[in-house]
Amino acid sequence: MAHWLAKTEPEECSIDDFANHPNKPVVWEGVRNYQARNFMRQMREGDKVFIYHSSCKLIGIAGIARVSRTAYPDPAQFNQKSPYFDAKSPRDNPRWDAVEMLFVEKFPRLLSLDEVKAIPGLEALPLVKQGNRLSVMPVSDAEWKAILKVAVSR
DNA sequence: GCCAACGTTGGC
DNA sequence: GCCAACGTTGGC
Repeated sequence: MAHWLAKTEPEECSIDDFANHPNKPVVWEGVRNYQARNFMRQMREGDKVFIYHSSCKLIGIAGIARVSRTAYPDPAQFNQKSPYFDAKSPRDNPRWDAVEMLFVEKFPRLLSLDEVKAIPGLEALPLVKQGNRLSVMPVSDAEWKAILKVAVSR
């Protein structure tokens, strides 16, 4: 079972949106970056995903979700009213994918980016590198364990 | 709101 | 295929 980290903007999709409706899948759409999309396509049902809040006041990892539906064409790319509309995406060969995820847990406290950066063994994780813009990234088993250990023991 | 880092676009 | 211009991301 692979592990991932997904960036979300909490104003749009926060850990509470998962937690408030634990049985309702959250459609994770709007990823418009090829490298991130390719990682999305590797996600399998049941894979666990760190939910990371970015571009907001409290930046960091807020909790965990799991993949409930693997990649399928992101409907938003064809919706002219959506901010994620992409006029150049061919109908017969859609560029962008969405996945669906379900709530797993919310951390007792958000694990801030500073706290994440202080965890040893994450040097290879794109998240902690300067200028990183990747919105979906794989997390190795060792990285996952190291982060989780700190997240639940505070 | 600023701005450095980055990905994408498009002319050549 | 190069690379400058441009738009976006995301921490601060």
